[in-house]
Amino acid sequence: MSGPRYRFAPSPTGFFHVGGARTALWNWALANSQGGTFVLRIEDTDEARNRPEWTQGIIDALAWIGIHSDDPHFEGPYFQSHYAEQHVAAAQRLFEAGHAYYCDMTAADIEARNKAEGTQGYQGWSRDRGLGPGPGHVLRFKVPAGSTVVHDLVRGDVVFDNALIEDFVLLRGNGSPMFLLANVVDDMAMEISHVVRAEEHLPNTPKQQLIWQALGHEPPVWAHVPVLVNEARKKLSKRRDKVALEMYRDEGYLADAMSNYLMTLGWAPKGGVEIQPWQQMQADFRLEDVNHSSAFFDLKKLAAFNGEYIRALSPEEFLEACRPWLFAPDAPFPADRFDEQTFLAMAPVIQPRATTLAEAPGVVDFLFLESPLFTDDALAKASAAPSAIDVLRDTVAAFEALGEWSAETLKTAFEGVAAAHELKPGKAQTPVRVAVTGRTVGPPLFESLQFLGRDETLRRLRVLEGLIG
RNA sequence: GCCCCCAUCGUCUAGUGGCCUAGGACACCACCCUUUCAAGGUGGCGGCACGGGUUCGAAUCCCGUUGGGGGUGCCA
Repeated sequence: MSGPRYRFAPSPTGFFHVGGARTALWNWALANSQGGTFVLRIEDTDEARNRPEWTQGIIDALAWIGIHSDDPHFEGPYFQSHYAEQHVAAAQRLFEAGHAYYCDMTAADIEARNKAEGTQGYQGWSRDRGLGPGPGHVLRFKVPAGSTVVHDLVRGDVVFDNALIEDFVLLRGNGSPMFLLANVVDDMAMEISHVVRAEEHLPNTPKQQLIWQALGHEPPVWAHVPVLVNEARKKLSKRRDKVALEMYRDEGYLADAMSNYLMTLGWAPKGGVEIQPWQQMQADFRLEDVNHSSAFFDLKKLAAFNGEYIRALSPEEFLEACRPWLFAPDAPFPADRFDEQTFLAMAPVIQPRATTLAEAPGVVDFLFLESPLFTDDALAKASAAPSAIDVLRDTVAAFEALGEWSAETLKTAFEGVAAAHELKPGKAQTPVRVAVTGRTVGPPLFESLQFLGRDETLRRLRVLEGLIG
């Protein structure tokens, strides 16, 4: 695969973040629409915080939203930790070429010196001391005078005064490479042409660009996209906010809904229609059109997208999508009482009532339960009307007399009962609905009764009759 | 503190000097449809942060103010 090379370089320090997912999606769209490559690099060099299981989590999460490692546009995963030798070698070259120098000052030394001189940060104190490598010696980059201009596809040119960039650390006192260096060396080795990442990296960029140049290479095309924020407009954090992609997957959000929603955070498809097939968004996405300000990750809007996607499913697709919740240990009914044909037939009335797949089984639980689960509230409402007991009794009689047992005949029969009590069917329905479903709200009543069957319907009606009579 | 980024309805956005009386979506409200609840339909509420310029004309360009955010590690 020739063409531009994009990359996504997460560090496996926890569950996969929705913000990372959006960045990955944008990189993926770009690589695909331009006949380029999406390189996945796991930046696992922070030993204290990395755990191998998180890496698989990232790969699985990417696959869930459509970024599959077996796609020809996908390359990797590479592991940064495997390239430590190259990082150190690059540092060595930088040192030999005079772009870096060793320093033996500890954090405490630096603090003391700053205090004494009334300064802040690291002031290049060891630049001319001619120190060599040694235990506890860090290698620092010698930031040149002048200024650094970062050409950014979403933000335009950003100018940094080099005098304000301190001589940052390339190699730790124990000889291990730092992120800034490793990241650049890897991008160089993997021939990355475009670095599209979150805005929090923008302050790092002049430093990285300086490393690229000192190593004799042209820097890549940069693009810093806005961060995702919470209701307090703070950057989404793993601690505070619900950001794990897998959590949304487990709650029954559809991958397509999630990726569609994520795409529209900070960018909008042409034509004013937000819900778009992936192929279309992929073709339309341009970094130049990305918004400059941070975007709020809105659960309500995500839910709305999800509802739309659920409603667009065929009954068969819906059933397949619901399976994990239908047969989960905490499903609302025992697996052996579940009936696929009934669920399939009811799907069109379940879909508009479920915001997430996880909610779907609960919409029709009464069909697969031995007896409905009454809530106190429903019971109270069922018996609230003085006519409730009579309606129940008359309904039993009317249903018993029915020849054909169908939604249509049930409806007609019940309308007769309601009319006899001078009630609107909707009003009269409450005790019947509660008797059969345990709740006051739910899917259309007569369709439900059709599937519940004559015997069970009548049994439930009589049970409630006894309960409130 | 210092550096950088940003600023259109509550939220996500359209808008690249006249087509803007600022459009759409989510949320909210009302009505319609209706066997409950949803879904759907119709309508409504609601915004260019502020102050200066530039221009015949500014949401759009410039400057400042204010407000938000990000970064300031021998984390990534």
